[in-house]
Parts: sequence; structure tokens; C-alpha cells
Amino acid sequence: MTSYKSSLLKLLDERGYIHQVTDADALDALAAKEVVPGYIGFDATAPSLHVGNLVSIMLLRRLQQSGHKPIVVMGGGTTKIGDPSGKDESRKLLTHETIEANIASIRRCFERFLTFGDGPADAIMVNNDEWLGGLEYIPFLRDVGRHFTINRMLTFDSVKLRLDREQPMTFLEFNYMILQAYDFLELSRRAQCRLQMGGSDQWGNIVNGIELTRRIDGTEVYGVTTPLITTADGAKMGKTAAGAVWLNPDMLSPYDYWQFWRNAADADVGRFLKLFTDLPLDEIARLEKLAGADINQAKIVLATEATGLLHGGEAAEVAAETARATFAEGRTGADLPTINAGDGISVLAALTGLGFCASNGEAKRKIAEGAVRLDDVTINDPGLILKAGDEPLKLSLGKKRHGLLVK
RNA sequence: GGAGAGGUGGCCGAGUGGUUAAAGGCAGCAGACUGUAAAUCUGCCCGCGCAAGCGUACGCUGGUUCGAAUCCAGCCCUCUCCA
Repeated sequence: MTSYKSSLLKLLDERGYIHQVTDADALDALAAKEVVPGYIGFDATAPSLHVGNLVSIMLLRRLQQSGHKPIVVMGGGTTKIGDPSGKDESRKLLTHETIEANIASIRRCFERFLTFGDGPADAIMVNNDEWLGGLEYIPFLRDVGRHFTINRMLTFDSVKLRLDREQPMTFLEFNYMILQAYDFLELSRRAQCRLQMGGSDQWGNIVNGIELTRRIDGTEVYGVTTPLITTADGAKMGKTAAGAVWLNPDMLSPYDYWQFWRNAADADVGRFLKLFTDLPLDEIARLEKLAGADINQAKIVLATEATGLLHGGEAAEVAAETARATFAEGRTGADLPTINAGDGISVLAALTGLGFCASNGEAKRKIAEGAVRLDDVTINDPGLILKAGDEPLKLSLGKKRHGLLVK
């Protein structure tokens, strides 16, 4: 079962991306024979993707690494509806302008991971609003709607869970899966796309697309889903002190991104190295064996490699060096967040300004708890005014968060 | 259209006139212990203010009352059953 012939499925399998495959043998044979264009859809609900999307991005990267063609589908059209999967409540509807702005902002991120162009295995990006936006209701219902039975739609998790929990689901959202399925049909026509990938929560949508494409065009297309990536303690991956782990550097600095990976749990290191770095498997096997405190070495490699993929090797090195200086030597590094102290700034303003605390009240509580240090000396006066000298002052909250006050 | 149930802080969920900024749990933050890990124990956990205090908050709008998340009226939304 795990003896795939194609480099694509071999690669995906040995690095832990595969949860389910629709017709593994046929897809394996196809991928061994020719270039397979494959797509993954991305939501445009925010101006940046986050680590939760990273498995999908890496999946497209692997696709390209094994010689196939990645298609990034931005959900400009489907985002107008909102994916009901995993949600108890409907999303707010976004305007067309917001969605377009989000897509523009997300686009850059992919260029780090994929090579775009016109070649056979070059990545392309499309927006499903291109075809969904112009659909006409009656023709669409006649051509596509008749292939869906309500009976079946009600059995899909995305619908069933919502109904079971007695949460409302509007007709608008109910249609999401149909449009999602239609995407696959459209892409198979436009780009000879034969494969859709996605998270395990997309299984139902993917299968719908496969069936629709077969029924209408008689084309065989395939689907692969990834396991839901959770941290070792069972939480959905992607939260830090600062909130969501965004991929855009203006929403989360490379240094904080590096820290996110550095703080991975021991048990996650091997899996994350396989999924989120390009390191060869034998190297990963070696790192994974490190035990006790030595596993920290593996975490540093993970952080630097993963940061390098997203922000470039140079930014990753700076982040790594800053971390080394700050944590290993108790000094400071260039990449720490900074705040301008001007003629003097209150500790509270500095803590909130650096993003360490959400409010002055929280900053005060942290000071009262003895969690705030200035150049490694605990401070306990919330009214303190800080003035930076020629040397920046180091302001720390807890063990992990450090910032610099500059003049 | 009719009848019931319901809408509480990031989430879940108590609370049916005052001592309720609102129990408890989860998530989060910090302290101790460590290895920037996990587990565990402890503290914190709406905003502003040095503080006394003030301002907001229990679907919305009004009302009753010295006093409302709690009572009343209207409205909005959801669920269930019936038509």
C-alpha cells in the first residue's frame, strides 16, 4: 500500500502529508506517466494566510518538486459565500473590495514557495471569482444543480455537524459545496487539472468535485487530503502569544515566526521537520533522535529552515542569531522588536507598544506579578518612566518576550 | 401563520430584583520547576486611572423600580413541533 511508483506520492507519503487518497493506484500511475496539474483552494478572508495554511502551501511545493504543476486557487468567489465547515456560526460576509485586497496581499507569500511562470510545471494562480462571478442561476441549476441530491448533501460533515448542533445554516452557505465542486470541473477544463488537494476537512468538497467532473465531462480526476495538523497536545496549530501566526511579514515579524517554531513541543519536531522544511529525511531522522535538552538543537534547525523558506535565509539567520544572543547569552540582538522611547516613555506604554500586553491594565498586572524586567532587573513600579541611552534598554516580559527601547 | 424553547464575557456554561464586572470549565498570560519542551502546582484574566473611583458589558429599544442580566412591553434573530 505504501509502495508508490510515482515520485509525487512517494514524496508525499514519506513526509507525512497523506491522509486520504481517492484512487491511489490510478493517481500513482498518472503521476508516474505525465505532468499532473493539481490545485488547492485558499480562502481570502484575511489579508494574510497563517501557519494553518502552511501544510497546503508545502503540499503545492512538493507537487512542484516532483515535477508537477501547482495551481493556487484563490477563493475570491467562494469567500463571498463562506465555508461552513468547522464553523458553528456563519461568517460575516466580506465585500468584493475587501476580498480583492486580501488576495493581492496574500499573493506575494506564494512566490516564496513556488516558481511561477508559463512552463509546464510552473505554478499559476487563479481566482475562482473569474468563473463563479458570472454564473447564471437558472443555467447553473440545470447543468450542475441536478447532479446534487439534498439527501446526500445533508450527510456531509460540513452540513451535518451544523445541523446536529442545532446551529443555523443558511441556503447561501449550503451552496458552498456545490460551488467548490464546480471549481474542480472548471479547472479540469481550463487547466487540465487532474488533482485537488486539501485538508482532511475538505474531503467532502473534493469528492463532490470529482463526481461532478466525472458525471458532466466523464473526466477522471483525483483527490488527496492531508491529516489535520495538530500540536502534540492536541491543539490546532497556529497560536502564539501574539495571536495567529501570520505568514505576511508585516503581520508577524520573521523573528516572531522563528520563535513560533523554536517553541514547538518535543514530540512535534520530527513531524514538523518533514512537513515544513526541505531537509532530507536522513538528516531529519538524525535530529529526531536527539533526546532531552539536545532536542533544542533540532528545534533551532526547524525554526531556521522554516523561517528561511518563508522569509529568506538571511532573515532566518538574523532571527536565529538574535535568539541565540538573547536567550543563550542574555544579551540582545538586532531582530528584537523595538520601540522608540523618545524623551521618556512609561513602562506601561512600552509594554503595550511592543505588543507584549493588550492594555495598560494587563501591563500593570504583569508588573505586579513580577514578570517585567528592565535589563534583567525586575521592576515593580508601574509609574516608571524609561529613558533610553546610547545603548538600548532591554525590556522583558516573562522569559520569552524581549524588546528594545531606543532613543 | 400557530405553539413551545432560547439569545450571558474569546469559547462552553451558571445565574431569575441588590453583597454580580457576573460561579465553574476551556483557551490565554505570568510565577515556580525546566531545556525558550511537556506535565504539575500557584496567581492573573473588560477598559481607563498611581489610587479612591469612573466608564462600559448579559440580542435591540423603551418601561417598572431607590436598584435589573434578572420583572414588563415592543422589536430582531435562532431552534423544535404543528399548519
